[in-house]
Amino acid sequence: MEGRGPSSCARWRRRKEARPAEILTAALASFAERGFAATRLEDVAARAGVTKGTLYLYFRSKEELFKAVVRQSLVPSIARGEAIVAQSDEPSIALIERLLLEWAKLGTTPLSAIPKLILTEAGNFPELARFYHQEVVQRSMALFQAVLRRGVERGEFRPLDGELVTRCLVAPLLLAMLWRHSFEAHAKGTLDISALCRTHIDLLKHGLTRGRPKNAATATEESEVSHEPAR
Amino acid sequence: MEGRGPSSCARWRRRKEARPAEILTAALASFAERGFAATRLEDVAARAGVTKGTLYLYFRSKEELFKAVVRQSLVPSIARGEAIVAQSDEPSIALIERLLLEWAKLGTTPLSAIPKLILTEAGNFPELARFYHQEVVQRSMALFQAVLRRGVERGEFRPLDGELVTRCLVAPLLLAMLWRHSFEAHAKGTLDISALCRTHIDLLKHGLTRGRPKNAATATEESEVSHEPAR
Amino acid sequence: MEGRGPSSCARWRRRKEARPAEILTAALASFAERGFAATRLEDVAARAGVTKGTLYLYFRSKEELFKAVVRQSLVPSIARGEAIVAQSDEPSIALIERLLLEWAKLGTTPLSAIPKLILTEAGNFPELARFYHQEVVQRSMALFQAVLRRGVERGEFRPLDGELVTRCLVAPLLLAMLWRHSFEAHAKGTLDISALCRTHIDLLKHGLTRGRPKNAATATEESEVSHEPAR
Amino acid sequence: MEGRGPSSCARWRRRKEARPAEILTAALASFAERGFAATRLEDVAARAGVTKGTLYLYFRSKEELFKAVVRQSLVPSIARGEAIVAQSDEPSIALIERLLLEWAKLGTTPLSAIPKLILTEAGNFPELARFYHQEVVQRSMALFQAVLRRGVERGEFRPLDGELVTRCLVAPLLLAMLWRHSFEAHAKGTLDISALCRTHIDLLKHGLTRGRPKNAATATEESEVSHEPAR
DNA sequence: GATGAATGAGATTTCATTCAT
DNA sequence: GATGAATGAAATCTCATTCAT
Repeated sequence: MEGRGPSSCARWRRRKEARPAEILTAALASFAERGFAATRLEDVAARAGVTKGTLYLYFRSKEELFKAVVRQSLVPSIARGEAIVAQSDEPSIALIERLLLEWAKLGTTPLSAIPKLILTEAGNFPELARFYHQEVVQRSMALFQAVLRRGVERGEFRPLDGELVTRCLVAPLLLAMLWRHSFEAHAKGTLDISALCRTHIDLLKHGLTRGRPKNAATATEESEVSHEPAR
Repeated sequence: MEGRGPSSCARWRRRKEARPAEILTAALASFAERGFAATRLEDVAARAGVTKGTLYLYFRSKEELFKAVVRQSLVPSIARGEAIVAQSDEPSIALIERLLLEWAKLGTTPLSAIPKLILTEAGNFPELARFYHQEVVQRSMALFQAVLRRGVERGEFRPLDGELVTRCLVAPLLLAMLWRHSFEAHAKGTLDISALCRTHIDLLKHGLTRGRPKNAATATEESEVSHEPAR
Repeated sequence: MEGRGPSSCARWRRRKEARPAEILTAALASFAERGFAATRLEDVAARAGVTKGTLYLYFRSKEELFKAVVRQSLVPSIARGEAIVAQSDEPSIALIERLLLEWAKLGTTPLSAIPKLILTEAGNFPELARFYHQEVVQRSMALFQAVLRRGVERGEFRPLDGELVTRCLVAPLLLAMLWRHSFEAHAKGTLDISALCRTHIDLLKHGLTRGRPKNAATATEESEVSHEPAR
Repeated sequence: MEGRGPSSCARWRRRKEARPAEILTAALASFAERGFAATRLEDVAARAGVTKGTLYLYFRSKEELFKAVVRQSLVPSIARGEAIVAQSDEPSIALIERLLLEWAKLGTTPLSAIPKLILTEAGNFPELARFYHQEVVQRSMALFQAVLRRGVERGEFRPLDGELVTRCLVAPLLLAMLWRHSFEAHAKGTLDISALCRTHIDLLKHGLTRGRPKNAATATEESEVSHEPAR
């Protein structure tokens, strides 16, 4: 039923293999803009340059399409984060900084739309919510908690509640992603996620680091952030 | 809202006057659960103890109902925050703490669903998004920025970028609200918003406050947070 | 949620109660004409004097509608047949005659379309086929077999294979029903089911062959059938 | 069907010539199972071991395929029946018996599905119904009527209404075919069409009732049927 | 004021049909 | 001759909205 004929002519094949990804990209964009229910498959199809019917060659239903969009989205990023942590030997605050900056890069890609999507549809897709909670939320939280624990053990950080501090760690970036896909259109400028990230890290440094006895002398080497325009 | 009809026996009139609020409450709950598009007016009606037709006596359309839900929701809270700031004479960090704690209280009320709603539907209701951005987002950000500026001027805080720091200030609480209405069902325990709030403030204190020469003696009196289970 | 208001005004109520039956009648006619798959709900609706949407107030899906049509159709007739047999004390051949004639009456009602429907759709609705086989086919076959057995026991009939003879008993009438809803339109005249029934009974009584030495005396009293145009 | 292409190595050509028949076989099976509308060409194609597109090399449309299935199906059988009658010189009842038994053989072939199909789709394919009515139904009914007339003329049969009796003659077998393709799956055993056929013929010969004055002498030579286990 | 039966526009989904390869 | 990716018309089904009562 396959492979028999000359059906493997290069162009068609390439097309067929590219289609799912094209559709997923289009779907992510549409879902991000309007949410699951308000997205019409006709729009997704148009955006992907095909017709409605074609979608059903690759995905059994709107719901399946949605799940596919979410499933294959952020998991790889999490894995990359885990790899970074596993290899790193730098100071814990630097590691956190790297993780956040790495993550901030996603903030300008289409993937940044996923959190908003999940947030919205968790109620309508409990199964998907569970999947995402397990494979993305918990794993990424575990990642940060591991670093925090390491920092405490090494004496870099004060004793702290890993879970709550993790939430404080990720909140600004996460919120920035949500912002980009909701209010940014109505705000004046563009949110500079990277700047936000640096500001956040600066706040963290002076809060997290044991750095109690910062005497004036050593202070300068740490305040590298833009906060202090004039010094 | 209307004249002395012959049907105005007290109880009935009370009912009649309560209706809009009852409907708005039901609508908020439904919209929060499923989002705008996925919410069926039949469900809203059932939750409010009326029938679909009745909704149209009070709201011209589903869209109008949604807008009403959002409009009358958080604006009063903002005003209260502004009043607090206007009257306050306490240290800036304490003022921020009060604002956040005050806000945290909303986290357990139905109002906590609004941010998620707005976030989600901003794309479908640009007009509403603009309204909310102006009346809630900007005003509340201005509030925090004012306090920050005051803190800097008074020498309590280091120089800082008001907007970015504000985003860091509000992020954990905001995220907690979103969490409550999305993942909480799939997570093990319940997120203790008030504990989160205190953790966050503790982080802020040691990051924001000039507190450079915290000598060991004074340090202890400030770390009141639960982070340090055994001391 | 009900019974509270003045909703029980007579006209509406009557309408609401009549609707399901009206729809079922329309549906039976449509399904009989075109079969299940080829029937469009829009046609059923039009025939019932309502719109598509209304159908869904009473039946959850096309499939459910179909099942309802079949379920409430012939079971009562079977029960009536069973009652006739239970009460009867007449000669067995007369009883069979009564059953067949009674049944022949259905041949001119809309119910006569059911066998064709079931026959056709048994493959697509196994569950329904099972229901019908049990509640209609088996019960009616059991009915005839009981009469046959009685006839044999009383010495009225020759020994015979109940099941096979039953099939021969019911075949002409059943086929006539199928005919009415398939070829009658393309044939010249109309099939006179009642005449067919009488012919069939006559065959049962005497067989096809020139009633061997049935002596003239007894022969006359029995050959009441139209076969013999010239007498 | 076509010239000496360069591709005409024997096997391929045989394949090519076999295709239409293979497709018709597959189509008959599918149509019989699900009916015309519910049959998907994809299934027909799969069953025939080709792809959807290939069907269109041989048949212009689904409808044409359906018509082809029906047209080439039973007409030859009718012709064979006509030949049998033309040649026969046996007693009329024996001739009828032969015709029925001959026909009963079809009951176990795929052709047995045709009557069900035609029955179902007569409404949707009036033209086809007319064709079938003319070429199959009328011709086969004429066949039986001719034999009946012959029997009456020869004094073998009583006077009778040819059309109605013909319907009684064919009903059990026809119904058995319909049964096979509808309820057989849901019934316990398998219907023995040949046994049914013999029972039916026995009924025709003697009727149901205890052969009134068939005197013992002549009776024995006729009752050859299995009904009477012990005599 | 409240009801709830009815509507019909619009969405998802299916599948016969086409056509470049 | 055969393929199978793509199409798009048509069907089912949903639900915001209306309106007679």
